[in-house]
This record gives sequence, C-alpha cells and structure tokens, in this order.
Amino acid sequence: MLDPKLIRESPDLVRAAIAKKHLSVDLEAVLSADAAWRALLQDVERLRGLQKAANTAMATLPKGSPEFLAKLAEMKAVAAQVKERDAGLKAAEEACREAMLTLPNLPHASVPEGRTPEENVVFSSHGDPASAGPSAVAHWDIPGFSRLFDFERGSKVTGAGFPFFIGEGARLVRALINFFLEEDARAGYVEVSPPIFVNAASATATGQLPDKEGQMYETTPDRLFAVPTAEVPLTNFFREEILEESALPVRRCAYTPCFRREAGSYGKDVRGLNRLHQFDKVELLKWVHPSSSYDELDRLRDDVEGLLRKLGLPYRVLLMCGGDLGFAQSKKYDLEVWAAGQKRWLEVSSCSNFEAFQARRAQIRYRSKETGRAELLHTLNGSGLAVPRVLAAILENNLEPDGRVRIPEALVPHFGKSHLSFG
RNA sequence: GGAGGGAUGGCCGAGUGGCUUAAGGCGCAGGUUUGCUAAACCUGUUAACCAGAAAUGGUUACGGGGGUUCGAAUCCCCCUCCCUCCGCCA
Repeated sequence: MLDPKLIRESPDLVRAAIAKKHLSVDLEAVLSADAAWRALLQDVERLRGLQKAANTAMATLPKGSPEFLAKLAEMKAVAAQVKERDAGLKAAEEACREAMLTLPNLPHASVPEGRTPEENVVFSSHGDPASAGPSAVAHWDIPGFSRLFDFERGSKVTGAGFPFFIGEGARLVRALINFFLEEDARAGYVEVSPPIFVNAASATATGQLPDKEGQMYETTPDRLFAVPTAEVPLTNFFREEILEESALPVRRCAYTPCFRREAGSYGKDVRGLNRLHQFDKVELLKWVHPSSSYDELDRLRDDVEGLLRKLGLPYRVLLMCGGDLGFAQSKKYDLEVWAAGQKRWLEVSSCSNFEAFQARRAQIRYRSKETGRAELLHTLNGSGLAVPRVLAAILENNLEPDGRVRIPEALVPHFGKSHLSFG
C-alpha cells in the first residue's frame, strides 16, 4: 500500500499514478474514508483522555466517598459513549485501510506511457530469432515429444496442466534448476529452500489475497495456499521485522515448484509447456536500501539476462508501460525468450522494483544509521528463471535435423551429455 | 493426536484491579572523574498513530482477538506460537 500521508497530502500524485496505470480507482472515496476515520479518532481520543484523567483521580480518592461516587457515575456515562463510538471507529479504520489498499503503487518517472502490452518498449534485443530457420517446429510437434513430456497421463493422474516429465525430460528440468541456482549463487544470491505452502497472512502481505484468491490452490481444512511463486514465502521471511542497515542489501534465491490455477486462460497460450498449473521456477529476491533500489533493479535484470546469454537463447527485454505495469510495481522489465517453432516470444522472467509498496504492507523495515529510526526498505524480485518455457525454447531453437536437441554448452555439465533424444 | 508449562521493553526479569510505559539488572548514548585503558559515578534511553508551521500536546500498545469493570499487564473466554513428555512418522 501507499503511504497514507502521501495520499492525504499529495492526492494529485496518486491521481497521476492511477491515470498512468490506466486503472479506475475512486480516489475521492479513499480521501473521504480517511477524513471520516480521523474525525472519529479525535473524538474517541478525547473521551479516552477524560477516562484517563478520572482514573488517576479515583485512584487517590477514598472508595465510597461522595467525590468518588460522583466521578464513578460520570465515568459510567463516558464509558458508554466510548463503547459506542469505538465500534464506529474500528469500522471506519477498517474501511479506510481497505480503501487505501485499492490504490496502486506509483510508477517510476522512467516508466513509459501506454495502455496495452503493445505499448511496452523494447529495451534491448539479443541473439538472432531467425537462426533456427523457418522449418523450426513447435515443441509439442517434435516427434517423440510425448515420450518425455506426458500430458495425457498427467491429466489422468491430476488434471490438465500437470504433465509428467520422464527420462531425459526430467533430467533436463533438473539440469536447468541446478544451472540457475548455481549461477545465481555465483552472482551473490543466497540459496533458500522455503515452505511451498503459506498461510493466509503471508498471502495477504504479498497481495495474493484477497483479490487473487481464485488463482491459488487452497488446502482444506488448514487453509494453506500452494505458492504461486517463491516470492511469497521469501518476501514473508522478514515480515514484521527490522533489519540492520549494514545487512542490506540482502539477496536470496529459491527454487520451488509453483502452482497456478490460471483460471480464464485458453488457446495456444496454454499448449504444451507454455503454461502449466505446476511448474518449476527459481526466484530472485532483494531487500535493499531505498537509495539503491533502481541500481539494484538494473543489476537484477542483468543477472537474469546472464542466464539467457549463457544458454545462447535469443531474447529481448521489455520495459513495461504504465498500463501493463501491474498494481504493486514501480518499474518492471519482462524478459522474453524466442520460441522458434511457435514464432513467438515467451515470458520467462519479470524483474520488478516494488519500492516500499510491499514493505509497507508486510512491515519490513531497516534501522537507519542516520536517524536511528526504523524505515521501510525496498523490495525487488525477478524470476531466474521459469523452467518449462526455457525448456520449450531450447527444444524449439536447438532441434537438429537428426531429431535430437542440442544441449546448450553451459548446461552440459548439469545434463551430462551434449544432446537430448526423443527415441 | 494426548498431557503439562510458558509468551512482559534491544536482552534478562519483577509485577494478580487504580497514581505502571511498566521495578531491578544488562546493553546502549551523553557527561563527570582519570597519564592511557578499564572501573566508578551522574544523566538519558520504546514504538505506532492523530493534531500542530513548529515547540509541543494527545491517544494507543505487556503474544493476538473478544469480554467483565468507572478503571485490566493483572480477572474471564477464544486463538496463535514456543518449550517439555508421550504417541506416530520420512
């Protein structure tokens, strides 16, 4: 959420942010909810002040004395008033908080204007999409594909979008996870293996609840949520904590399976490995000093790009425009890898700076050396990387005439051989 | 899953209805003393929110939530977490 003081004192900034993100949010309703809450607060605090003063007086009066009894009668009336208005105050506070949660994070000045994904800016391009040749095929059309990636049995056992990975298919998944983790560790991210179920408080702090509840798998009767990304348990690691400034920046990476219901998806988006309900991903997280978060965003993007460069896959970096930025992000880059057979770009990473938006909601702070006070820090995250789509791109770009797939050199030590075959 | 014990400030730890933001100690900051260091002594040392240009004032907070009461760290109810023992288990 945004700083309530900012909303109150600079509503124009918030209004501009809403416009740049092309959202329709009723800022006036937020402002009036806030004003109503503050008016009630002052009223209740005045009454509490009366109670407190009376309490001090009554402590020294002899019990049963006329003065004591007079005070007591007087305070009974005040107590009734407090009780009544306190209920209203709580409701107003809740309403105010809920209203404020509807306000999006402010986009950074460097975020381009735009409404739709088409207006995202191509920030950079790497490698030659044409190198695989015009005869490249979609990965699901590669002869023997279903022997290594068994969607039918996955559907039988669990449901659509939960394939089995078999033999060299499974091995390639494991090689990619291993490669990502080792490269990320080399870049300074400490590996973490987090819980893959989180409670409602955690899902709320990172914004999955209450709005995106339908996107998560939920367990009964414990009401735990299967993580849609390792971002959720990782970000919550420091929830409601105060870090030492000298500990910043904290950089971590985690491999987890990710679970997404993907309600409403359809068509070629969901074919093959493009979009699964369960998939493997390595996520990168940073907790940084506010003054360095944009430098850290550049470094994060560069770290993730390094993975794609080493894999030798053609990719491009998009700078997201205001309309495609997302609710909580201040600035976001999407990394897309070229799928030569499908002749389309697949998003394999999203690198975002949330500034203090997540940190305020999750109450993650650092102790400022300068002021001695606890200040909100900035959080960033990015995938490094999503496995199935990278795998799909390898299959489509590296398919050789003999029907085998060349394994990128950087991956060979992890995979154990130079080619994957479907036979 | 069963039985019991616990949760107080940065830390340890008192406190069983009122003048308690909370004794005492440790730690930390400033000061005095002092060839230097150490010690000793003195003073200070929570956070959030609201109002205010500011100085400052006010309210809240003793794991979380609800209740009793004029008044709750203290009494009652529910929940969470931690510890010990038993059971089960990769």
